[in-house]
Amino acid sequence: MERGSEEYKKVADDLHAGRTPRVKTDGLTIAHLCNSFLTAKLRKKEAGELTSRLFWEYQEVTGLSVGTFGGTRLVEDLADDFADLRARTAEKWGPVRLGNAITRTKSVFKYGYETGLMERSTRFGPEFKKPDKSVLRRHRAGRPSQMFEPGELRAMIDGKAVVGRGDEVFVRADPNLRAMILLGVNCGFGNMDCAGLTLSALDPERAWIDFLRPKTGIARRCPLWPETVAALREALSGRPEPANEQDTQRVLLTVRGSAFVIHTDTGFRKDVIGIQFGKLLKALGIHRSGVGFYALRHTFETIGGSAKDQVAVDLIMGHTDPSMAAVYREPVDDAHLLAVADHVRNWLRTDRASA
DNA sequence: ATGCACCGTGCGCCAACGTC
DNA sequence: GACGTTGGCGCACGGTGCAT
Repeated sequence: MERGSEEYKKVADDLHAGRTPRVKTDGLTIAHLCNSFLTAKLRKKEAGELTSRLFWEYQEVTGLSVGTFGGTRLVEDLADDFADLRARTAEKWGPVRLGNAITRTKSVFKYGYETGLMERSTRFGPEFKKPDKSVLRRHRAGRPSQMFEPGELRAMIDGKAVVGRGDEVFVRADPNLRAMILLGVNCGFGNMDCAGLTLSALDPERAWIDFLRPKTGIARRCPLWPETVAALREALSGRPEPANEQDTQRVLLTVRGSAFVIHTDTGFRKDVIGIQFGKLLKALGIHRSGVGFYALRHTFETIGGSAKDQVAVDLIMGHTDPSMAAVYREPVDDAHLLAVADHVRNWLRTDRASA
């Protein structure tokens, strides 16, 4: 196992010069492994194959490894240290983030083996695993329900008189936000979907939205309720001039003519929809911590699913169906999609005894 | 002219979801 | 399961427009 000092120097020189060592060695340090991994990911990021946000997370987990193991520690020497790393991570974060960190850390060491920086794959030990499904389930059960009630949705869409400081104020979403809320509960649109809706995907005459998701190429089709069409028309009539050339196709723009959701190259995401939606919920007195715009999508999925036509729900939501059945299935008839949309609308518009 | 509330923007960090 | 993407939320800063 003795390493020739000559070989070691060659590796050190390579590292110093920012090169990947030409000599395979079992003397790889944690710091070198992490640096090499991050360099590779940085290249992917610069090629546009990786979001800067994910890169930022990789930086974070490699930082945890270096901090826990020590940068000069040899990868080869690691034994039950991963249990320590897990324990330290669990102190910092909840089960979901802990699970993410474990997955990403494993991918760092897997990278080391696959690139030949390491001779052997790493033994992480029996404890270095993601939290059990049951732990995650219990964690999720402790979170607030990601659903809105019909009365809450009607308040957002139709407006509601709220008693403020002595006087009554009528609170209602503005046309843009109203259109987005309706897209959320009518079509299962999320923040990104609303911000990215293009003029070509929207057919107000036919009252349909029809497009291919840019990422997956999955077709997404959705029949629009009359109130959704009305809100979209209103938003279009007040649509500001797009501030940037790349936003000319967007249906919905902020008052300053920019997109509602923007990603910067530093991994930061600006989400005006989430901000405005949160303000509306507070003004209506129905704000619950942890329940935001995305809960509209949950609501559509849940209520739409109760129409017992999951295939139609999936098509409206833009989900892919991984099963083989999808390969053989004929295109979904519009009538099925209309049935789901009507089902959700009836639920929303029908007063129940408790409401 | 000055003060200030409001709102958009920039960002960090936690959490969860989606695809292969 | 591995790998990748998106949502939620809180905080700080700075421009804008309105009241004083």
